[in-house]
Amino acid sequence: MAIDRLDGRLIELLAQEPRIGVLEASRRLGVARGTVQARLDRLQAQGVIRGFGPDVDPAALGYPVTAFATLEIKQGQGSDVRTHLATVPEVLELHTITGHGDMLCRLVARSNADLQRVIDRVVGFEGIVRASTAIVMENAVPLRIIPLVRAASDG
Amino acid sequence: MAIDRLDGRLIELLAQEPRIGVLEASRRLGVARGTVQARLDRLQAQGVIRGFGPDVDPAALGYPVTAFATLEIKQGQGSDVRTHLATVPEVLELHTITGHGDMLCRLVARSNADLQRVIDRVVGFEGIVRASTAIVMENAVPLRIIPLVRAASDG
DNA sequence: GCATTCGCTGGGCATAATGCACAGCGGTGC
DNA sequence: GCACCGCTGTGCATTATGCCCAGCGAATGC
Repeated sequence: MAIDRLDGRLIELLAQEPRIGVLEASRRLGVARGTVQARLDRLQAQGVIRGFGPDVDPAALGYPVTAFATLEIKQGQGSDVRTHLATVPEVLELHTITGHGDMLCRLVARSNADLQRVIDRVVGFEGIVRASTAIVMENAVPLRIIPLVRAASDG
Repeated sequence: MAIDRLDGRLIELLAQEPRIGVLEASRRLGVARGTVQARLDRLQAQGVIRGFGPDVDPAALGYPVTAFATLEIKQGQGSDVRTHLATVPEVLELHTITGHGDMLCRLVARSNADLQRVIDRVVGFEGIVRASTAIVMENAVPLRIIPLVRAASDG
């Protein structure tokens, strides 16, 4: 179930040098190629590693503004609201959270002015009662996973 | 600056089949290999594609609970708080947001009970005045980027 | 105590992809 | 008209991949 130190080191290595091959990784880790191959297969089969999708920066796409919006949903409208928000490209993720029918979503926009357009589109839906938005000024800690991997593998 | 449709299709393809090679990608897209090579280089040089890091699932690591915490920071303590939170592995990301010295962070924990331990560690720091936590019940829309890529590339 | 299972090793092999170079060619801008 | 730029299509040496195998040590089960 859990991962061991070799798994942890492998994930770290892949995070640092994503374009590395299995052969090169085995050299760096000091184990046989087949071992790395097997570990990788297992990690993916277990779902620990979901994939190696390209990490796209919204800012470089022209969406430098990030915001988090807390939405209050009318009873029984959750499913409709989810469907609605899934159609908005600027909604990067959406969570149902504790609280009275609350949701939290991450938004991006081309500018602060453009954010208004995005929010209008998000809340322009009958199921949404109220919305409060917080604009991100600085991303002090970018999304990371390595420290957690270390903690989980005693690495 | 912006990306065109070929860029968009390339990013989509890479997102769908991350282990694909440059050669196979060129076959799928119906362009020459050198073109894919050049586009990839450019996208990475521009920062549109930050990398291809492994997408690790915290739940599979034994951290199935996600929460968002809003922190109110004492004036002038922002820097110290950032440093403090960066040392907590369960803090996956941290943003400075609008509001009176507020921050928003994403946390994971091994269980709801374990979340208490994490929160105690997070707020056990003098610079933090108040914290309010929302537990994620359902991840209705997992972090995604493709719809935005499509919007940015008119794809 | 003993046999089995499992993971890691280290090697070989055919196939496939990579990095790099080159010349041709159709647009765009001046 | 001309230079520039991006895309094409090709070739080549090098390297990695996927797959196979036998051996070996440690942990597991009987």
